Amino acid sequence: MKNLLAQLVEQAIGTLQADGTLPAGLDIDVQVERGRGEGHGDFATNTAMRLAKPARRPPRELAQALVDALPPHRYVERVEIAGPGFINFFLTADAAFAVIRDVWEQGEAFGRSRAGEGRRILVEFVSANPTGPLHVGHGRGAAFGSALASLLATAGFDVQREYYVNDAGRQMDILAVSVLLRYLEQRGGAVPFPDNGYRGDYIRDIASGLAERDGDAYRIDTAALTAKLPADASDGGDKEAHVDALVRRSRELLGEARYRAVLDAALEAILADIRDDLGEFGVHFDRWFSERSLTENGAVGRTIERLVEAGHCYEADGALWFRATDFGDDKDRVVRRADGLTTYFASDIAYHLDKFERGFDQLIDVFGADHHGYMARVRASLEAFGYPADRLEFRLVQFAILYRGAERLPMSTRSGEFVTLRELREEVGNDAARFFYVMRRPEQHLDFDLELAKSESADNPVYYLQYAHARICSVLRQLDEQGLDHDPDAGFQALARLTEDHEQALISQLGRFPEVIETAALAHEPHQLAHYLRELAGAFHTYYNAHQFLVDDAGLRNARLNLVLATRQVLRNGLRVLAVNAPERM
RNA sequence: GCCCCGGUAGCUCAGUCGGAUAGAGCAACCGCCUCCUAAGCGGUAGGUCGCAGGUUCGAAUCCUGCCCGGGGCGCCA
Repeated sequence: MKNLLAQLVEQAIGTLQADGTLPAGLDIDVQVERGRGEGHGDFATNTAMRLAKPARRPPRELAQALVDALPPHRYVERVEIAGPGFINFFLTADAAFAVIRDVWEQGEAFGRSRAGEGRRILVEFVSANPTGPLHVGHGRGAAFGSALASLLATAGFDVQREYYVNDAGRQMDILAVSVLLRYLEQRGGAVPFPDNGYRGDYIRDIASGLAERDGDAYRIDTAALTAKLPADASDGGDKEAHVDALVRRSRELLGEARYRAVLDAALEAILADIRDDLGEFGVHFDRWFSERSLTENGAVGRTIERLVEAGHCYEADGALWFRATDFGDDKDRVVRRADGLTTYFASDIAYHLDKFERGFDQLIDVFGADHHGYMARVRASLEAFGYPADRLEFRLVQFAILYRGAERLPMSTRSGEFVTLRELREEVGNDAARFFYVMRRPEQHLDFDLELAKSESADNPVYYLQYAHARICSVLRQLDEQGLDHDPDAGFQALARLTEDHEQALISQLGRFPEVIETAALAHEPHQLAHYLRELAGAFHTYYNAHQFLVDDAGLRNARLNLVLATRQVLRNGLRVLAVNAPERM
């Protein structure tokens, strides 16, 4: 509808240009918005005010000229000029009823848009380090990223969902050693656990799985393992040096093949857990991109060479630095350390280069806000390769702060225990978790109240929405029980019977859905959809309370049921994008 | 010190590209089940849009400075 009105206005502009009222060659995008207040019509445009300056004529005069030149349309009943030069559109009843027909005809496809047609977009999200289970912070990135991806897909983009697996580097070694030590402990060879190791219970589980599968294959001499190690932090030493030495020793004693087997077992177990966790949460990826693969296939090495050849690097203190300051970063960044190992940053450049080389028009990285320091350097590296920085968008997701009523829960304790995504899902359910995560703009801190998410009351927006859907299903069940029937065709004939204000309001909400999908998708803001759905549910609940649907008057009943079923369809379509269930009864 | 995000009703938050009288939900107060699910609905009250300048027909929105809160500034990932 918005687009239709914009087209009419554009035609009017064309007419005025042809007769010389407006100068030729002005390029203005016509903005049509929904009228808010009572007297402002169904839609409004500020075009006349925006044209006033280039046309050098008063806005109200231009508005009148535009109105005079506006081609008539059966959906437009009348047009008014108001305020400083707004043009307000009042639509015919036909226009409203057309929405109900559209929903019925298009069904699940209602709301899909072609706005992104032909554009390939890659959304990278979660990408949590595979060193342990996902926590509630990752959950927000997961819910946001997947909602964004399906929103983009609904708006016609060709979307790829990707999880970057940081399966290389020091943290993997520490993980391997943590598992090895728990394994040795279980096989009777206890060794003091390093302060910097991963202490969670899942490490023990992985260790026992390893023991079950391979028996004593990884038993090594614990005395040799711990002899003359630098002191750990709790012994007054340095925890980093201690754990690094432990890694080297483990590697020597196990040999490369067995060491790798332990590491891979740990990695696979954790990745499998993450995959299951996300799957149950309704989050799926097209590709799990391994960081290690970039090192092993030489991509990282080639990337560094290219940077060097292009003159963007220098050596200092034995390390190789990328001159990121040439491209707006605060500092230059190391890509190859003095010990010869490439940094995480080097892999990340190679990964983003790979993304571009796969031909995506646009990249979106969803990161936790604590990673924001990364944006400048990654952008810098891509600019060094000649890619325009604006094709990569970072979406920073702030942390979720958990509350139980008024009590704030600690994000993580010293022992390394934190509230996991799985615990959250089990406590409040997937639907509430997803909706709460997506309800807020990602750059807002999220106060996540577990009590509220679980409450079956009006306070809880998830139930409010789902209840609207369940109520409609219940009406249909009542229809059967009361022995009444619903004839959709007759309902369409009788749409003119829908004259109540509540009906007009609900229809108007239904009509917004395609606009919301498109706007939210282009802005990369799923929360807009969440807010819209709540408003839609609100319009329905109001209507439900004000009027009876299952009336004896068959014409009115059929028409109302057509409207109510259209509402159910839109609720379903919207909830599906957010991957929240639409229950038939509650 | 530098960088990123936030500051809108008592609380939690929307507010699209600068538009018309700043909006929801909760909490508070007053009402609504003989009726398709009261997990619902109606009403009342509640505001210096952090502060100060600037830009213009018009600013919560854009620019500058400052204040407050959170996060980040490794040859970690």
